Amino acid sequence: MSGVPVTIKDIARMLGISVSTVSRALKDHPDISAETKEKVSETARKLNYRPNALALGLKSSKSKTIGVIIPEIVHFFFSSVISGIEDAAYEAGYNVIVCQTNEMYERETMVARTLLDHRVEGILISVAKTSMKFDHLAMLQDNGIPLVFYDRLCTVIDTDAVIIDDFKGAYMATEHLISVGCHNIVHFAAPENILIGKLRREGYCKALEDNNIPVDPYNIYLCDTMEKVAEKISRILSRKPLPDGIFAVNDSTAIGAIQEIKKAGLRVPEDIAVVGFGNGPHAVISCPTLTTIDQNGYEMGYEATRFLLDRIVKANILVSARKKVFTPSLIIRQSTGRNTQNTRF
Amino acid sequence: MSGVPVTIKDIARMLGISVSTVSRALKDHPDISAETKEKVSETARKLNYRPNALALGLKSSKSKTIGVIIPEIVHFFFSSVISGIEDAAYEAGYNVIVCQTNEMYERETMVARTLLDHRVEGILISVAKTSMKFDHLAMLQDNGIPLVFYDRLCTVIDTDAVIIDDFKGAYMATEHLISVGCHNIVHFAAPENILIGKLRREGYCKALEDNNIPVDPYNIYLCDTMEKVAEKISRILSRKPLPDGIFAVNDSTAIGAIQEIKKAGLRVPEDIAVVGFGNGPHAVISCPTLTTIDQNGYEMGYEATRFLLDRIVKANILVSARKKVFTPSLIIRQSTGRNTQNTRF
DNA sequence: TTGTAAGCGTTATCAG
DNA sequence: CTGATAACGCTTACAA
Repeated sequence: MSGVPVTIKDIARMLGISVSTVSRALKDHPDISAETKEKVSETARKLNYRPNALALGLKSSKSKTIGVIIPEIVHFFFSSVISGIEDAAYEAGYNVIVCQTNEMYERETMVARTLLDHRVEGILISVAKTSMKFDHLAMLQDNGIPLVFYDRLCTVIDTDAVIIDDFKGAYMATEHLISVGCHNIVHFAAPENILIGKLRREGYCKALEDNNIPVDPYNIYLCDTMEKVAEKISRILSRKPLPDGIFAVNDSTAIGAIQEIKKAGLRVPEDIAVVGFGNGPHAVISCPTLTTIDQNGYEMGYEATRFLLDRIVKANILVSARKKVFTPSLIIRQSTGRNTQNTRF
Repeated sequence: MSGVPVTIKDIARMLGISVSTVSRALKDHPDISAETKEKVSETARKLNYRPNALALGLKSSKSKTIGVIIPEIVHFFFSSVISGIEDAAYEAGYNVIVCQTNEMYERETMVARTLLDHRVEGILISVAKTSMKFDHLAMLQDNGIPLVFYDRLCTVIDTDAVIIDDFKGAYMATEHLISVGCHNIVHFAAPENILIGKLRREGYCKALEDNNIPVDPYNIYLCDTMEKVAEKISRILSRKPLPDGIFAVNDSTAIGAIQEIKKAGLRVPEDIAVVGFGNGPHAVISCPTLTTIDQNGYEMGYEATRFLLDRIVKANILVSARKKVFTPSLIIRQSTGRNTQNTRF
């Protein structure tokens, strides 16, 4: 029962006609008689014929496939981006190959090569935190493969990008903390090479300045994973005076901080208010629930794919790099709630 | 600067030699002189030559690609499965095409066809909740594409599967509830067609029976999403007597239940103890933290891929369908903790 | 209306 | 040691 895929040749042989006739019949070419078409499509259906995408791709130099380079699928934000990408791609008849880098530069160069090998027609990428060189991306462009950044871009490659306004999001988050009475606000920052790290820090600083709060460099910690939180939190919580607010570069570190603060016998938000970035599902599970910045993963994936498809059909001849910048929104929850006596929830 | 990928032909032309010589030189064929090899590999490197995977696949009928059919990437369990799959695949030099079904039968048949079109050498699949017919999977087998199930299998297709012992996990979860004093235990069940629904329900029932607690069919609710929890919880919480335990088929519904229980002014675990299934990251964020069954997503993905690769190299001639059954483990946390006065965390 | 043949990029077979 | 040539599955001029 386990055979080998049926080809156009099999159909031709079976019907005693030529492969070109079969090929044309299958794509409803006007030259072919209705009768032949009928016979062909019937046997095709009966044999469960499916066109060989490899052959098609080779012939047309169009693989009808786009590649996605993504740091880590396990994060809600990134997996929702993928959903947006898939939907947009399928709508346009494209397939998607997803490759994870696990935040490793090494792996990123590897998957870039793999995607080139597979002659994907375009690539969506969010760069790994450890990537400082970008020759591998230039190489893709040299090969005529259009590139679009989503969420994390690098400035040395000039192409389309779909991002949110990280600066503004950070500004809003920080200003919100100030508005609920915080003066001594710690920032958990991400590395600067991925730009979001830089922009979110800048947004944080600007909000402080605009409110006449001096920026204290000691209030900025490179702290973008749970592990780093665990590593640094005790130092932070033993500071005098105690910080009264934390703006974290992502939800996980914000929630990690909340848990540690509670463990230390302090209260959120009464002692320390906390804001995250991302608005993943954790935000509503955490206790207190997390005030955070919504990041529109699905929409970003969808729009980035639209950009890419546009470049693909236009053969990448667009000169100007377009940017689509989503406006972040602040989702206020208990972790900054003024009157929130229900930390116990 | 934006060109078209370099082919073996370009190298040949550039060097004034034949394509076959180039081909052989590139794969270090013994017949080729060291000098020629040197020249070829140098220009290849200089031009950034990368073999066309489509041509290779067409020629060899080996796409070096495996397909993954997955219900929804956004769930932690499934995205960790993907990580395991990717690692195992890359180790073996295979690429991965991931397709989501969003739990829709329609989409499942679609992506099955797409993967066949792309001549993937094998497919890993966890069936959608709504799939009741499986002709599309039989069709893949008819085309000689080996199949391996992970987590959710269907019984009408006989092939390898990597699962956890759902029955046992459910049994352990239920027995644990009994051991902390629950007698009136509600079960949130998944639909039965995906087998895990059936097995987890059976494990639940068996644990009750073994402990001389009669199974009350009214204690079993078809409730496997947050939405369904919201829909049914008030009916459950207004029952007299109040259930004193809930065993939910997954973590999300368990946590949804916890939140609703707290909202209703009841305490977890004092009034109602709760156990989930999955041990995703939510489990430690929830308040109280969630007692649950660990599901080994990464390992399942890895092992399933090993099975699949094995079938691929053995040309799928293995007769017997192998099963790898992971033993679940119970992770006890606050949601069933006896002495947990800290529900407020 | 249908068939023949070339070609997409690569490898393998066969000659030289 | 190297070069033609055919073949993988399919499309598409060009012939018939």
